[in-house]
Amino acid sequence: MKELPKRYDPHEAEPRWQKMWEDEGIYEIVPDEDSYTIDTPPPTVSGRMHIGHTSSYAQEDFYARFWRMKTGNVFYPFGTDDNGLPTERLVEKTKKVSSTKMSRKEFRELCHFTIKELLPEFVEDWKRIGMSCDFKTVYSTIDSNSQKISQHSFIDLYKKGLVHRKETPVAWCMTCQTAIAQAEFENKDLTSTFNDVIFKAGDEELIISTTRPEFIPACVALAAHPDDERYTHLKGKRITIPLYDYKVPVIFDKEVAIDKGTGLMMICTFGDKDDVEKWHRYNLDLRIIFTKDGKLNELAGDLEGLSIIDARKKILDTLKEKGHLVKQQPITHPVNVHERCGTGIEFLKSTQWFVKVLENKNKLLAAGKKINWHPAYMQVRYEHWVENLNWDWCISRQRYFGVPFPVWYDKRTGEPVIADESQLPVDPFVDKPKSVPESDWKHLVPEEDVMDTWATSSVTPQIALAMHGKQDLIPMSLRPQAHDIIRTWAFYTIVKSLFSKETIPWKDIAISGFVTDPKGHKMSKSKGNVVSPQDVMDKFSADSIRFWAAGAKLGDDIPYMEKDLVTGNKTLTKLWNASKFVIMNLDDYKGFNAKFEDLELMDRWILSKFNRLVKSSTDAFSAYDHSKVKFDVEQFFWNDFCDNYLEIVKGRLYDPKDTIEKTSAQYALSQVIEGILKLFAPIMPFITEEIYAMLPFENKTKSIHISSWPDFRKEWVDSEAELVGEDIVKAVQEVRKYKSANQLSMNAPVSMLRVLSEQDLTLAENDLIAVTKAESFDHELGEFKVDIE
RNA sequence: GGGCCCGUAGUUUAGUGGCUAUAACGUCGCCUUUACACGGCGAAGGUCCCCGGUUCGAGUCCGGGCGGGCCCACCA
Repeated sequence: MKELPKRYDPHEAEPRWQKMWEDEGIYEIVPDEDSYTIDTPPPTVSGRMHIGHTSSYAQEDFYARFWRMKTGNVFYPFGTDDNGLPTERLVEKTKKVSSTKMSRKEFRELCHFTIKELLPEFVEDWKRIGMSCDFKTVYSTIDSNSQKISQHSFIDLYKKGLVHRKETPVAWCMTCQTAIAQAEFENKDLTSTFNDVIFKAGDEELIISTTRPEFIPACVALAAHPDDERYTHLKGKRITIPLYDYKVPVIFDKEVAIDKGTGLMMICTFGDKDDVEKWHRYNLDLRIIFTKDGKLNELAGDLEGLSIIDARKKILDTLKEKGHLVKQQPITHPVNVHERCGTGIEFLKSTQWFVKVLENKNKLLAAGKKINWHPAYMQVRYEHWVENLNWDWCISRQRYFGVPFPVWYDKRTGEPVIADESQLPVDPFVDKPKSVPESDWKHLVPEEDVMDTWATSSVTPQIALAMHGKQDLIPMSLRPQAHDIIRTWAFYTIVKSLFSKETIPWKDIAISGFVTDPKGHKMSKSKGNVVSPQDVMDKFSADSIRFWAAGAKLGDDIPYMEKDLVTGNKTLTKLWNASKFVIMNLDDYKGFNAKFEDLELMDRWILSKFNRLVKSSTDAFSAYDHSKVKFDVEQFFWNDFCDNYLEIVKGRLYDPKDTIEKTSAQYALSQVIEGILKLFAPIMPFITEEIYAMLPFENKTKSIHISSWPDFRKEWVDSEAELVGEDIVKAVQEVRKYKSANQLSMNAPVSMLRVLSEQDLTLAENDLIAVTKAESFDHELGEFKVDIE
């Protein structure tokens, strides 16, 4: 008999197969109209793969592999998102430089250099978990192709009047010193102090509670609720601002909460979003007290040049000194901070580029309905985000490492000059617009801002397809992503696709959940409950981590528990051993030429059950329900196939002669083992590949992953075999129970076995006798019952 | 405050109106049986969060609670 390795070593096998797939180009295709196309999320080089990545990328890879086997035509690109602030921050940190202290050119070059340096090792993690992307054609969101497409998209929207430049109050990060978009806000509970400050209306003293006393010089009005009788008499009066001694009006607005603080509030330009709205609505004065680096300016008087924090301390001291501060009490309140750096968001008036999303909410909502969301309820999140948008999408950033706007300004008029589409990509610092004659170049100044990173990652379908010149294949088939970036990546991609191509970007969107710790808490460095996927793969294997990831449904969070990885490893071992057993027993198998009906009953039983598994697994994968596939295939493999079928046919297989009964079993074994490997292949691509390579069959493909997915076979539907087979298995279980209760080994003979059954068990009586070691067997028709002696 | 999701053995979970409610891990007992002791067989373990309703029939559908998670809003 054939000797096979006793153990499977994933640490040896996995890199070997990964290399083979890449060397042989197993996953390389040029996409066409029939391709299943995937808009792969490009990870950000600014960090290593974390365990949340592992599960969600594993899950999307299940679908890539399933559809590849089903259709033979899957376009699964890979890219990295190297654009924008995350990379800038990484470079500043690792290279110990400051973007503001070097030239734009130098800093941009250092960013490019750093990415090149990090990329190869970074991508290794994605290869290691068995992503079946084409790693030979890889994009970066900052490469020249991406810049070209991103700029092209900008020009397209500009020409359609969907992007415009406007001076307006905009959310601003003092640390990153750039405008930011609504989607980049994050909530944080911060401790602060409520300060009761005296304002004066003539001789009357009014108390205002504020957490932001440094905004006093920016106060342009006081506001109260129109029904608040404490303040209605102030109508038409002008209030004196303490320390600064200028006067502001009182406005009455229903949005003011009567019970908050003293019911009287400052309107400042601009303390928050509400201030911006009220400033517009009541046409108030503008008193901007910040410069763009977060220092106070001359309007703040004594506070000029101080940071916000220092200014707050100083003004509180002065207020106290002059008797204007009557009370202080600590509070905790939610504050909007910039998600990239955690700095509190301020509002500044500045000129920025905006994409007009607000006036297109209805179209965006309609587009969301045309996409199939998995799970379906995730669509609601998208809808709520769109419905509640308050601002147009600000796409300009006062940063360095991003895709430049293809824009210059004419110094004489201030009007923008847009690049010609044929000259993209352009860097306005280096290039000149085609439309302007050389003699007028001296009048041009380049746009200094760069685009927001999302302005480019929102065209990943175009970027990925453009690598093959197939941009017309939008909508793509699938967008896989996590739920935290529905409001950014999913939303912005829909915006871009709808605005420039009048279509949805993809037909299906699969939203993965997060990985939590065993108690269901989010993993975070500060909690110290982070698990590194690299360590997990060292200890277990890529296949076992994928097997674990397959257990979570789309959209569901999944707790990381090491015991699940142990289970995964056990499944690998079981698959290895069962396959080894089957392959050994196929040693003398020369094929089976008879019809399905001529097979032994138990062989038809396992094939019929397998056939149903094929159907349910195909349906489940098609419906984006990978966890059902995992559950069902695992059950079938371990329970039906290993514990029952293999035990039952051992008697026939051990016959040294080539009997027809043995050949029948060998036929079933060969069909089922290959089928199980194929059904498991999307989830555990390495071990299934390893075993597939050992199968003693002809007509195998070079890789199981480009073999065909099993077909449902009508001729294998055999309800009689299934009914009889189930009773045979039940009878076997009764005998096992008897032996267990009597402390007998499973090999121990029983002298008498009598089974009552509605089915004709004589059809498989030899198998039943062999597996139970019954010395005599009796079968009668009747309600199921087993007697053993 | 608004919205979405989820409450099933000790734990993680299957279950989209119909047998005695899944399975894995854990616990306990047994079995060294020529694929596998990283195994096999078996046992114990459940008020399917609570209350009401619809139905011949509800873990499943509807209403109302309670509890947990997430998203959004709340920033004076």
